[in-house]
Amino acid sequence: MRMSEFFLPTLKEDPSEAQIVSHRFMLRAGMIRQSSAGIYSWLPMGLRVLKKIEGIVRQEQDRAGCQELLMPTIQSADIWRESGRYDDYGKEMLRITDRHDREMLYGPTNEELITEIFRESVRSYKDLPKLLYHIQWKFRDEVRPRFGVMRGREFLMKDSYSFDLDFAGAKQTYNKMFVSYLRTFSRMGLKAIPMAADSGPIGGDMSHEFLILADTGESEVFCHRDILSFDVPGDDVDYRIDQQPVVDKWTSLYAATDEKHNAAREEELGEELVAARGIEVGHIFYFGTKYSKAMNAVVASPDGQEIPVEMGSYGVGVSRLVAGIIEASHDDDGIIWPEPVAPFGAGIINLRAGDALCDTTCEDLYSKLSSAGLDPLYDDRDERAGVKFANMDLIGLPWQVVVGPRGLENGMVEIKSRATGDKQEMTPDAVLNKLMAV
RNA sequence: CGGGGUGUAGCGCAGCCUGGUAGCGCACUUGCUUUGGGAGCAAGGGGUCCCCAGUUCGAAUCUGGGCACCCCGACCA
Repeated sequence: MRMSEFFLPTLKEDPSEAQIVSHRFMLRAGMIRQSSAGIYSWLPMGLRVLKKIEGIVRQEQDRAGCQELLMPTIQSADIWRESGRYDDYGKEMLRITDRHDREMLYGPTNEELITEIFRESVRSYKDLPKLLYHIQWKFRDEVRPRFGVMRGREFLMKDSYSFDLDFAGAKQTYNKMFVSYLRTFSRMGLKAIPMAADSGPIGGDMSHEFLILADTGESEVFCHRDILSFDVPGDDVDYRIDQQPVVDKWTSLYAATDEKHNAAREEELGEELVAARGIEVGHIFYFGTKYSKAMNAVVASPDGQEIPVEMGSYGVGVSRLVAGIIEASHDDDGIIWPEPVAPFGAGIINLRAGDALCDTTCEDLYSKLSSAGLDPLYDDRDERAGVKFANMDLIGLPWQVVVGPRGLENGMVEIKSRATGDKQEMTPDAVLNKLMAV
């Protein structure tokens, strides 16, 4: 992409409404614009990151044997009456009436809908287990939306739903999702810590929150130091094998949010205790037969009895992760994207647009990096050097290739790592080799 | 939902107390000069001063009522 053609409205000054760093940078880097309280448009730069995150989540769901489908944003109130949640959910649920005076709602979650889909189609234990997910926009009419997309009313969420015949199967599915979450967040360059959680309005008794560590996180977390260096299962993870040992390991040491922490246990840990700040980006629940009983989602067991299925649900805040990653990875100058979620693989800065040698060198780098699939962003604008440096630092691409007349006198360009700030002079060919190896 | 605050050019703000028809910085346009970390000079363009009533010869400014947004708290992915 050429920056001269890209729709990238960056801001030099901080918008007054943005309080936290991710919100400020998302506005300044031209990623989002607020539409109304807690509701945002995603501009091209922001959408690229959102799609990258979505892609990683999708890959790890698929790898764990979860199948993607897509449920609507608007649901009928009827199924929520069946589960009993229509009255329980309160004003957070956006209720809508259609032209025939039918009661509808903009879904805050999808347990009812997926249960309805399941019960219409599945009759036998032979069809279990099943693990389904979708990535869809949700709406919760928060009393007080804030912090940009971190705490918006409309948000993109991946939610999975599992159906098993018995508790043993449900537990194994839960473990599978637990491990896939460890992998998902780790692939985004995040340290995620699973913590025992309350099951909230969904109900149930087996539940973990996944919090990523960020200095500016919303809540305080306490954990044993060693959790931070635990290994995350690699690409060779085999989900056909019960992941219980991995779950056992990750839940063996103390970890708790400020709401649930236990001062006595922390005292015992002494030097081993880490107090940090975290942002919740995932939540997994086992809730058994709560919905299957209420909504009559039953299968025939091997002995011919109809039994309600064991269910769980597993959420990842996809749009929230965009902000969460920025909270975890930035400096005073702007965002520092981890490579797997970066909107572009590298930036090319032409310090003297219009200079023949600068132009041809940049064009050559641009076309070669493009065909290598690195998806570069080429700043070909007729702007001053300082503007280009500042903009590139703000939008946080992992690599910056700086091409200027001074270096080219010796046939050299400069490559800078956004994360470390390290700069190296090398030939354009050496830059290509280096970036293609990344 | 309790408490507080703010709505004036794309962004950040001043003007309001003490009424006289709107200004500053950045951004934008044009020209010249500049050119390796958010340039300089000059000339321009852009505003229903959130909305509706009221007071007044006259309202961004005063009064009343709405709406929107933000912050603290309670609540939450």
